[in-house]
Amino acid sequence: MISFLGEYESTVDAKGRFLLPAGFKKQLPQDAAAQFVINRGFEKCLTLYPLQSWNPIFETISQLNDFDPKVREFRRYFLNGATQVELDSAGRLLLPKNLIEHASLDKDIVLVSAMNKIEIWDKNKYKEFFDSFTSESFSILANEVMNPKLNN
Amino acid sequence: MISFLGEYESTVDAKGRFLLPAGFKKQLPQDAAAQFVINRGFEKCLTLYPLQSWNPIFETISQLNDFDPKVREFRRYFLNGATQVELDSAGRLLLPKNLIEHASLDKDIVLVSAMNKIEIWDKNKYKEFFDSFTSESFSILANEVMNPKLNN
DNA sequence: ACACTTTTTCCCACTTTTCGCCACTTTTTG
DNA sequence: CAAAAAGTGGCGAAAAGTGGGAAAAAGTGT
Repeated sequence: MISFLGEYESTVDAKGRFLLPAGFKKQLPQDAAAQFVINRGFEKCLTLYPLQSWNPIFETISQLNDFDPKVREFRRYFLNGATQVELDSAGRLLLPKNLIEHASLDKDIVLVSAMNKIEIWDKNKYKEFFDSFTSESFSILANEVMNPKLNN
Repeated sequence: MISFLGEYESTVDAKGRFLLPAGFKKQLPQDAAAQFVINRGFEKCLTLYPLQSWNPIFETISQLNDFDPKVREFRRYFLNGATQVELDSAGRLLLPKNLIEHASLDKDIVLVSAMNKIEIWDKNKYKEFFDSFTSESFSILANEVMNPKLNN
């Protein structure tokens, strides 16, 4: 299982391309084809899955019963916008327009590791998110998440 | 088994034709004849099946017991409106009028992957569907769908 | 049954966009 | 400081997308 670490900046050019930072590229298994799936994130960001991370998720979803309306709704929402992308000869990825819009990406973006995938944020949005966090609120959150026994 | 990924926009022209977006066309097996079956969706949308996806479904339905009135009813609903369509030389599909009506398609449409088939939505309807989702309601839905054991 | 109108289907030709590639600049590293 | 790698920009061929006209088919009325 791949897992990423780190946070890198990049810029989107006029055509909607950005360079996958060398830091992440090094973390990809070298046998990995340069193939990814990019999707809307749950928050106002995008999620970039190397194909190896995406496949098992897709596999699970594909086995659900299509005649269940909730399944259809779930799939529609979850798969919406998911797009396969590929590194170009210069190591860049092309962002689909609708996804750029979803995440309100401008020129500067931040790529953040999220376990087996990478989140893509507009630089300012990401900064706002961070600034809104004090070390106390972080500490409380950490305790809630890491110490589930307290949650009852 | 074919499976699609992505979400693309297209427009229906005055004659009821729309261009199958290049993104989807690339995902079709190249040996696939340019043949499709288009049908009413369960929701207010249309469903576009490449012939390979349609055939097994049709096969299943044809094996249901014809003496069961519910089967007859289901078939009537499900099969009526199913129409075979073919790409024209410019890569467009012609939408039957009754289906355009069913999905209230106007000029702008959105084509969305739904595993082995493609859903066709009126752009505004699709947006409404989306906007009606909050990240919480999605979390609940996801939990219901992905964790069937909880549903008893 | 035939002439005429309307609709459908097919195909051609043009415009716009995309994206693969190349070439250049900047940064890193040994 | 040189060489390699990282990062940026942009051209131009090829594909995508659009519109419309003509042929064929279907429909209608006398």
